[in-house]
Amino acid sequence: MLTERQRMILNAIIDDYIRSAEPVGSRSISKRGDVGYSPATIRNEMADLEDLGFLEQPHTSAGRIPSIKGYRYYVDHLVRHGEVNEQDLSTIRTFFADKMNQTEQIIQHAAMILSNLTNYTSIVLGPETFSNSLKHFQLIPISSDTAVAIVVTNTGHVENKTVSIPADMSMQDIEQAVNILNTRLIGVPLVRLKSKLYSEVGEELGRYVDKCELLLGVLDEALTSEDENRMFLSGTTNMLMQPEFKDVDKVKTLLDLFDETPALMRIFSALPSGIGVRIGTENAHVAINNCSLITASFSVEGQSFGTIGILGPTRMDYGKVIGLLEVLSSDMAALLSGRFK
Amino acid sequence: MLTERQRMILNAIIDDYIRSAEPVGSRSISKRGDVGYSPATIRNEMADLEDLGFLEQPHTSAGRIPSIKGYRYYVDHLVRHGEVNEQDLSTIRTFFADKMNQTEQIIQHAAMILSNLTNYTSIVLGPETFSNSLKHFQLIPISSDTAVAIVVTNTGHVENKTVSIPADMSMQDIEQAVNILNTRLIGVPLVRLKSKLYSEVGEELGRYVDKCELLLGVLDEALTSEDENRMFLSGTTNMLMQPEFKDVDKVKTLLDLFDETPALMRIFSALPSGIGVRIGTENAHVAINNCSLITASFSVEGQSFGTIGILGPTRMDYGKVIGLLEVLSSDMAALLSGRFK
DNA sequence: CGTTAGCACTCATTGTCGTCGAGTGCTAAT
DNA sequence: ATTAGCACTCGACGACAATGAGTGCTAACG
Repeated sequence: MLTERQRMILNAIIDDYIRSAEPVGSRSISKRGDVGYSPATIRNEMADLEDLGFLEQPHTSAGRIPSIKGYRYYVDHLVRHGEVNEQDLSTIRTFFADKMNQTEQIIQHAAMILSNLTNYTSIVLGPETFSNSLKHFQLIPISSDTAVAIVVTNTGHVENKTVSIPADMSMQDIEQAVNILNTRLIGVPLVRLKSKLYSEVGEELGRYVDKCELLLGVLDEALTSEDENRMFLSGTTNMLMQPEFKDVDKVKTLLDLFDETPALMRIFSALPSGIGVRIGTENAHVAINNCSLITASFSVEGQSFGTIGILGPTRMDYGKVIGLLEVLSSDMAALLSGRFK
Repeated sequence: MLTERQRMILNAIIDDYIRSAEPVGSRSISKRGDVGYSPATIRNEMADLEDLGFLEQPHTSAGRIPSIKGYRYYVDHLVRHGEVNEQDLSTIRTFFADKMNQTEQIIQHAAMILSNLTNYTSIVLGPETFSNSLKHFQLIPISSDTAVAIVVTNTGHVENKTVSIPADMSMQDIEQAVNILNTRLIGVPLVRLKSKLYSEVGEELGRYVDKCELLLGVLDEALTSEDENRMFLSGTTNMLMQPEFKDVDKVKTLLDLFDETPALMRIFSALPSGIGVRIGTENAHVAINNCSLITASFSVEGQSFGTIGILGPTRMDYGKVIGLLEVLSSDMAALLSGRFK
């Protein structure tokens, strides 16, 4: 579809624009060592590329900037990805050399590393806990009418919730109920817990019906509130250093999005496995229509272990980011898959 | 020190400036119904007030704006505080009508209410847990070499941490150690836990010395990591709507501060009990030298239950904020003191 | 004597205008 | 096919005048 020369010029323009954030003129392309043509020739090609929709002109007599389509072509066919800076690599390696035993800690640190290395905003989504199973369930009385319910999964994740205890429920009742639940439910995947609780364990708890409801609610809560804690952001203020966010209003809509975990979760659902690149308006959410989102979902033997992503301006360094995500996601997969057995 | 008329004019100027965010001229003050003087008279008084240091002039031929000293006088002597909007009050009441049994949930919601009602940034610091005592300690094995340690306090707060178990430690050893710890340490204030662990329980755990170290570390961690979770921010992006934050750089330094819990904790330490107002450069941290911080620390019978604060531009609505904080802090104190028995 | 009308003065803001220069598109020469 | 040359476009920038909000000062007033 494009001639070799057009591809070369498109590549040069986008590279330049990524570095300078300013419209690229024919002269500056011509002056680069790697393109041996005069400005006039470049101009002709640039006009063609604009006709084809790969470039845009902010106004006559300005240089060209890449269009969404241009970025898309660049990402799909031109960018050299997979080359990671030696120094960045060693930063990542030393990070993974630290052994951490808190899953959340790992995720959080990974997010930090990413945002530091890229100067963009990183979003890391940890493993879905409904692939986990119940390891331990406990109810610890705090006062006469409240107790703390604690749910531990096989991956070491702990969820807790304070609940009120009905006045007509005795200590022995509770103890017995918890015992029953533990013996019957340990090892059950969280996702199947609810149905199992109703169908099989229900009748055994026959005479504790109200209790059953209570405990069910607790377990349910542990599952749902879980989503919130799976996601970590880092470098949210890095965006402010990008010239495209000089405008405070744009900043606000973006930062407001960052505070809305559910909206972010929605953006992160329906992503391809492996590396995925969403450029500008390809993104579902309006707040990031002038951003690009690059994600890497990693899974082992079909089981998803999470997603790491970088959000930056459309004018972001795709090559570098994709390379980093590839390295980091495979390392994360290795680390987490070991941990999740 | 100031004549009645000067006080009146100072008050009018600050009120105007708080509303408009623009330098206030003599004419606009004169036109207000409550000041019956001509612009010329006002001008004379304004010049005096400037000489006294209560007002500043951005440049000749501009109106006046309050100085730090002016705000200070306004807060100390002029502002009518304690008057809370009827509608705001009902919002707060309905909020406290909801019964929530998670302390963190209460704190978080209170922060949200505050930022919504004021359009500033709210910071809420929950009760210090070192006034709590140990309720339950447990070690749940997850795999052959890891376990989850769980600490529950008498207030229902749960802290958990995943730890590695030395290979040479048997299941029975662990169980026994946990048993000993539980029987000896329940009810002990967290702050005294460490010393007690060493002095009294240490020899009883004589033959499990290495274990002792491990468990100590866990409890220690639970105490220290605690600080991080006591603080909640809300409405961090509200600042962006203030005209004084049109500049992206200022926004960045402020938002970066918000991400640094320890720095915030330092700002929140050394605050007066009751209502405290820190105006502009009275604040220790440079990032908020053009902000005012109003805080309300609430305690019951000498025991501190936390602090709620509002951070806004120096040009903030002191009267409204102080009123809201008074209401909310007393409500919070009542709610939490009940909960903490 | 306190208050105020009047007036000259200051200075940020706004709009206009010409210059500058980076960049383009087109044409003709190579 | 490539490129030198050239006229053209248009945003950025600085100079400049007009505007107007606001001041300080002086003199008149009740």
